[in-house]
Amino acid sequence: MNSTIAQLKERFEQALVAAFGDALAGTDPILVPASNPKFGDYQSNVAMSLTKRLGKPPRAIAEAIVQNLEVSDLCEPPTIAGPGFINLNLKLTYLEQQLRQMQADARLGIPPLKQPKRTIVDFSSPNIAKEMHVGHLRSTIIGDSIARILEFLGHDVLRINHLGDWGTQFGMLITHLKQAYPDALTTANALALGDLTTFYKQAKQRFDEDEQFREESRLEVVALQAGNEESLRAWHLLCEQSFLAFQEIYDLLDICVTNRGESFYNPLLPAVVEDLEQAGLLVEDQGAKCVFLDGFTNKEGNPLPLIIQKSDGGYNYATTDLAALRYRIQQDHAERIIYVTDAGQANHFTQVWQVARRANWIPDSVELVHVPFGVVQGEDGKKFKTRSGDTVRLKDLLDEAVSRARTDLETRLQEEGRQESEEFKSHVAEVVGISAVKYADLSQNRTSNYIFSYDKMLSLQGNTAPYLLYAYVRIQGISRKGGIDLSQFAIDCPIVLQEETELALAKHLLSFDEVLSAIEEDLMPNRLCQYLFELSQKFNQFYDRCPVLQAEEPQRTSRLVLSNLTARTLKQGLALLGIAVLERM
RNA sequence: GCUCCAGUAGCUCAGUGGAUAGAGCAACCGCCUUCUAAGCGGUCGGCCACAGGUUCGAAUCCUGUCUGGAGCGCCA
Repeated sequence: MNSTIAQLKERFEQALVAAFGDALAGTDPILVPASNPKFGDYQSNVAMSLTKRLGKPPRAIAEAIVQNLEVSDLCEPPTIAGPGFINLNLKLTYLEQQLRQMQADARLGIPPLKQPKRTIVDFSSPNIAKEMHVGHLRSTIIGDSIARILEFLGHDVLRINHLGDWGTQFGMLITHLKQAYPDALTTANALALGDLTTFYKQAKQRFDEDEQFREESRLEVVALQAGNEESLRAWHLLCEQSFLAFQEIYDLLDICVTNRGESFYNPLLPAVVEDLEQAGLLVEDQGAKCVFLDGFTNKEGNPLPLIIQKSDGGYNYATTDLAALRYRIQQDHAERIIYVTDAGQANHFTQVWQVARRANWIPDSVELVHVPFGVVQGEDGKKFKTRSGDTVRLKDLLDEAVSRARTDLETRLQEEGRQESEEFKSHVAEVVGISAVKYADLSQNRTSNYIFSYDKMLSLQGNTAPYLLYAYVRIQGISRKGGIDLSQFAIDCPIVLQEETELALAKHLLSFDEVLSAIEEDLMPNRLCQYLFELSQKFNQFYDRCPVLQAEEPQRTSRLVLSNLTARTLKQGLALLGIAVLERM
């Protein structure tokens, strides 16, 4: 099955050449979904854009295009409207045939990619010895969804968890570990997971207050970097404990990552410095080795340096990022590198990439993308905190969502007089709670800040996870009630589209590929949410107007197929958001 | 001081060059003897922050202003 819009584009390109000659070969036909359903399904705006170039009135251009346009297998005869819009209506027979093919295709008519790209998605990236908190929520959820979508399209994706597992903070952590938990170094599992936040706070407090502790910590950093065995053992211990805590969250969120932290690049840092030196970019300033940046100034208006090596010989995260960037291109052979971090790091990436480009490390074939997102805010519009003003632990946040989903469910069961097993209740509550958190985040344009509200995300009405899950459940209800295996219908099944709502649903189902290719380009998962929400709405409208099980043949089978396609598209689409479906709820 | 991001209905947000700017929530009015009403239909609601500019055409692109957020030399 070929993308309808791609086919139409080809036809328009041919028509443009046929009408106006080879000079117009490769002209974008500006073909887009119609701005309003009353104009049809698709429209081309190319005629207006060519008025100057061709020196003819747009309507005349549109007429010439339409005369040379061969789309009779796909569309009704095109019409020209307004200043020169060319409107297209898909033929019923074409839609019906496309739906039959979609029904027979395991990939719902999304063709496998011709040119998969080696892609790195760098996301989540929590810090060792700190628990994951609300600040990691967006990177983790958005990054996972982007990775899932690119994987589904056929790209070769490496999901990198760029953990904060190295740096000066380990001096105080190791020193504190040695002094406060001496057993931990000799006995397995002596350090409990939940202690990590407290542990970090204690270390930080001592570091801030105790001069001697500070000095010991400084020496510990040196020992760690020098490869001291005991220091490394302590460091490993902290990392292992943290991995376990992270994995608990990743399991709950159903997220898969490859752990490759900053420490991985340690051996590569001196080469970064050497190469920048050789490229003539390094300047020594106040004892630090820097690259002065184009287009960035400090508060005094002087050029801003990017510090590559500190005056004490240590390295910063910019150096690590440079090393990582080079490794990803040279060793991982990445062609597209996607960084999912908060918008506040935009400058940092621009700076690091500028240095990498000036050092000629980035081939033209490699695309670097920062996928920024806004901060999570409470309902008061301020930074999201607990009542006592602490950062919200991700575990607590997710538990709260699940527990609220559970309460809603139990209230509802009681109202309806339903009896369900404990297993059912806990499963539904978990899926609904986690889905709600994910969907609420993903459904917003990630670039703006995001106001976190349990009440809104768990609401049963509106653009929420429960609404979408319910649409899926309704379809499973039809299947159960009718005792029908919806997947049984083959490519030769009858499809008849008569009602308005059937037609609208059918057309929406067939545009799944368009939304996915848009996301492949701009990495905006909220487009997929919008698509799935509209799909659910259109299904509910269809469900409201069109009886399925009681319908006469051939409508009955046709409607069963439409329902099945909706369910499969919902399930696939939600899977790309990292959300599971339920059979009943 | 500089850089980046944002500003669209009462609220939360879609909409990055096309026709009369959309949705959800909230408010109000309807629809359950029929596949789960967690649904569907309707009403109300806009100076797209402001001012210029580019264009056949601007919420969308450019310039400036205002407001909010984030960041800006040895933390990540």
